[in-house]
Amino acid sequence: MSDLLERLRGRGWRMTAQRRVVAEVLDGEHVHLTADEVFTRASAKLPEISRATVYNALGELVSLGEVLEVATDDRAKRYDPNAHRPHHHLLCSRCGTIRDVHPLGDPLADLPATERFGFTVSDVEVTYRGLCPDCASA
Amino acid sequence: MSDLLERLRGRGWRMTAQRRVVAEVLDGEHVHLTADEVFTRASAKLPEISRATVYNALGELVSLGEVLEVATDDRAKRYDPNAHRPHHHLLCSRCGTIRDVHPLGDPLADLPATERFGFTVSDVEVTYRGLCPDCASA
DNA sequence: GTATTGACTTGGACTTAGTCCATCGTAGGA
DNA sequence: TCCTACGATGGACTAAGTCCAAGTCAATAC
Repeated sequence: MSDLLERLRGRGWRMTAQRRVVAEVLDGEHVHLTADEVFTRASAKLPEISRATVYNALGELVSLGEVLEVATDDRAKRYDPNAHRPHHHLLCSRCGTIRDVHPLGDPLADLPATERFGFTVSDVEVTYRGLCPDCASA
Repeated sequence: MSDLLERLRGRGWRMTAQRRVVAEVLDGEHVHLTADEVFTRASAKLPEISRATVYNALGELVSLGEVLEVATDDRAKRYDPNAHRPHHHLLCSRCGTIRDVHPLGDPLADLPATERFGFTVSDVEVTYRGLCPDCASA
């Protein structure tokens, strides 16, 4: 049994069969799925599940901070289940593959007060872009 | 007359009335417009312009490297005309405002070879997230 | 164990952002 | 000025996501 399901139950998230399969799909994968891919995998485990329910569940997991929403250049957002460990992303500009990476240093510290324009800055998102080994050799 | 139009002409970009207004709209603005906003502003100058033409022109400006495409959490991509000076973005998570910022240091240097997984890394995109002064005080 | 109830799910219609394509128009070279 | 290949048009189409009214069910109370 996964940490994620435990945590969600502990936080009072009403557990249903649908929510369970969505959480399981994300928990089992270390890649970054689109909503549609989550739906496909969830359907395999629970054929009656509806697309709207998957979107609802993903939205809630994001609000709860258990899953991160990643906007790429593709049209579809991707969902990153690794929200509990801060990390950044390495994105292949050809095939769209995403990998988690852990750079040195804290980019938040690199933004001096004079460059904050009065914003209350709470978070940074860093995306490295390039070609993955497969696409670079092709 | 703008630098941008000169540069485009110099690069052999066939100039039409439509392409001119799209370039002018981007050149005149220091904010980051969506394709739809570009279309609205372009229509004000040239009412017959078509949506498809705006998308075509934006796509070409991006391929030419004259304009940057920025994926935010909103559904619509935004277009950043400030492509010639490297910079990052400061995004208000409530109202969606984007500002250009210039942090210290080079985030590319912060990604050690062991964290590159064989990728040929060519670019980094950094987005700071927080609340702008207006939204923070509201 | 059963009843209750408000939260969750459903699926289909709808919206938004963007793409495609056949046809027409025109910028720029000869 | 004429040609022609490249660009523009607009309407149909697709992809991704949202909304909603009606039905279902998990968790609490009894």
